[in-house]
Amino acid sequence: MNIYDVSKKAGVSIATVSRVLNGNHNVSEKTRSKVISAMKELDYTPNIFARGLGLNTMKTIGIMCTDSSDTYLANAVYYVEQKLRSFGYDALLCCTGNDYINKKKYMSLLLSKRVDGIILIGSQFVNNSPGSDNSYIVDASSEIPIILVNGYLAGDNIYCVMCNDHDAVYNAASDMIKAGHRDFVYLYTSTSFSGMNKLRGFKDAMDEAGIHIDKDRFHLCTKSISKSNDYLSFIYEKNVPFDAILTSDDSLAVGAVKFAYKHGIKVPDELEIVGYNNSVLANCTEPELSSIDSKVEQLSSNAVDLLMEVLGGGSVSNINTVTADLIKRQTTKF
Amino acid sequence: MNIYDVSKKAGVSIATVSRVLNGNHNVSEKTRSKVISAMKELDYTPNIFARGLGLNTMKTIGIMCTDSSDTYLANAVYYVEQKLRSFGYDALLCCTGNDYINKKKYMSLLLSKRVDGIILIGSQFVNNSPGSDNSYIVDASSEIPIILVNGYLAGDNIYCVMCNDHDAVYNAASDMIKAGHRDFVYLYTSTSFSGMNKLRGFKDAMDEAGIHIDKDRFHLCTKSISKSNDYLSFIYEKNVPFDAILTSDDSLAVGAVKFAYKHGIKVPDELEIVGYNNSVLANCTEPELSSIDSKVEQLSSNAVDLLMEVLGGGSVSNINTVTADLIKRQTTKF
DNA sequence: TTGTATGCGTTATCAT
DNA sequence: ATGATAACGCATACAA
Repeated sequence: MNIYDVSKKAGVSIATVSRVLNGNHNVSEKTRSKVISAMKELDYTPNIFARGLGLNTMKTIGIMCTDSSDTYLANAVYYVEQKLRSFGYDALLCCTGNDYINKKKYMSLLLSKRVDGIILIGSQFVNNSPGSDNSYIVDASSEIPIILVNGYLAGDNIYCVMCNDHDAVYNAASDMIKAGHRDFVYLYTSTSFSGMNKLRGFKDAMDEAGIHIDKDRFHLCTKSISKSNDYLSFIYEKNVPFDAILTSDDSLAVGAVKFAYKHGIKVPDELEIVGYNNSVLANCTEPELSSIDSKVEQLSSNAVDLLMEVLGGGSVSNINTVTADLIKRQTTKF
Repeated sequence: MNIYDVSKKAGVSIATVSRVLNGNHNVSEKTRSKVISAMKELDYTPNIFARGLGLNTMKTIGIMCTDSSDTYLANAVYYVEQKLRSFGYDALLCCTGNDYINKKKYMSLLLSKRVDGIILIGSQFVNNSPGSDNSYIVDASSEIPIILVNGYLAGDNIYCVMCNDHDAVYNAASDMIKAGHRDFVYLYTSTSFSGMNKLRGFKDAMDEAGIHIDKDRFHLCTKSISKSNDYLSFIYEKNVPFDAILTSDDSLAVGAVKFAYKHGIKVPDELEIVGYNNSVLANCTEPELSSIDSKVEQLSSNAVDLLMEVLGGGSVSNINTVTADLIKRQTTKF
């Protein structure tokens, strides 16, 4: 069942059928309807492979994320897919995990599938420590546009959509200082661009208030409720005093709530806690978590808008920033 | 950069290049290496569209789910993608939402993209009430194999992978009865096949113990922490006594924990709670949730195995069942 | 407005 | 073991 069958049935040439198929206006109403009814009768479906071969595109975008089962990433993937679809694009999903080798492998896989662009979701794809090798991204960008959601890498055909993580943490910390706190702990899960920005936001707020932070007080920690709980218990038993906790992820903040519960510490009266990402987890604890909303939906939406603009030949700024909000619930009282 | 360029450079015919490309054995070692180095020199990448056109397949599987940001579905999507990839298949992701119209639309979209098979993740795709219209699935199955994860629909080219939800709830409820409970509440979110099986499991356990359950005691509820909390508060204030809660989803169980906290009810001493899906949420509450593990990973893995078997021409049973486990944490003491 | 002819880059069949 | 050539099904430049 192909364009030839339809043309024969309708008594026209294949060119005309193709025109009808593509909504070309140079077709008389009469022949158009003839063709359409022929297509219906034959239950014709265009062969997308043949079209792809000619046009050299399948209107497909590659999505890479380290782990689509992660709450935050899952949301981003969802929003990106929805938005892509609204532009008529398909989403080819790749969960790469965190190995450099695999990231690289999946990148070239997507390239070999001739996707029209690639969206890298999450801050885990680029390594921003000096001298690091991000060539797999730069190389790919020479062929198709690359969008980084929550990552930063300079490059001609590389576009970054990110949240102002630094300011978000800085503002939350500053508010807590204003509320009278001096004894902070900051827990974070990643040294990615985004992760370091959050940490810097924390440190900047401390510096500005003249609060010294020794290294017990900021801790790189696996993204896990129990690891966070464990670490806090550890320094608590070492008699490090603290009455304010900021985290780079809600799971760590949940761990903090559980730590407080275990030790009979009253939240928020004796200890205030702020999470990050404003995920479902924030609604699960008692008291419920105050959390920084990093605006996944807007981030995702902007990422797709940007990509579409680029694919349409528009010229776009390489950096797009979204502003985070602190959602106050019950683990804070400022 | 195509097969002709390579053939010219290597001084052979395109047929030979194609043979090398596909690992055909009828090529001498000498010419093979000539061709390979030509490919390397030209940095040749095969055009997948052309191959797709000839072979009429792109080794791609469509994944449909109502909402990939849902914790449970996100996990399933993740495992399915990983497993598909291990077989060399790509995953085209479609988040359909819950409208019949959209499900139908996305189904034909995937068909028009000529995917090799479709995996429907979640119980929301087939309506099992008598006289319901599931023709969009049946129709699709006449073209390509359809796999239902957690759904049931009879059909020639339709394969169902599911969890024995009935027994899981039945067993948990029976254990609670044995532990001395008589006053149960069951909260559920869906009347899908899976949802009804869970409900029946609950009712069967009650029937068997001669416990009468009036309609206050099983309640269809939006999948939301607060709705669950609200409903429990409502019947509590109506003086419906209960000391055991079973739910079809962890979020509802979290709501139950919050309800208990609000009313000063001790869990598990005065109230035992069991969730479903054993998701991250189960680790967030205090006390932590006992929850039925519905084995998403195994379900997902089996789904892909089944599909691969079918695509390979094997003959497979249309139904594949996985056994759930109750993971006991702190909201139960039996 | 419509038709003809060609190219897109493979794989596969048939010779040799 | 290798080569020539025909599909595969569409889009489109050019002709009419």
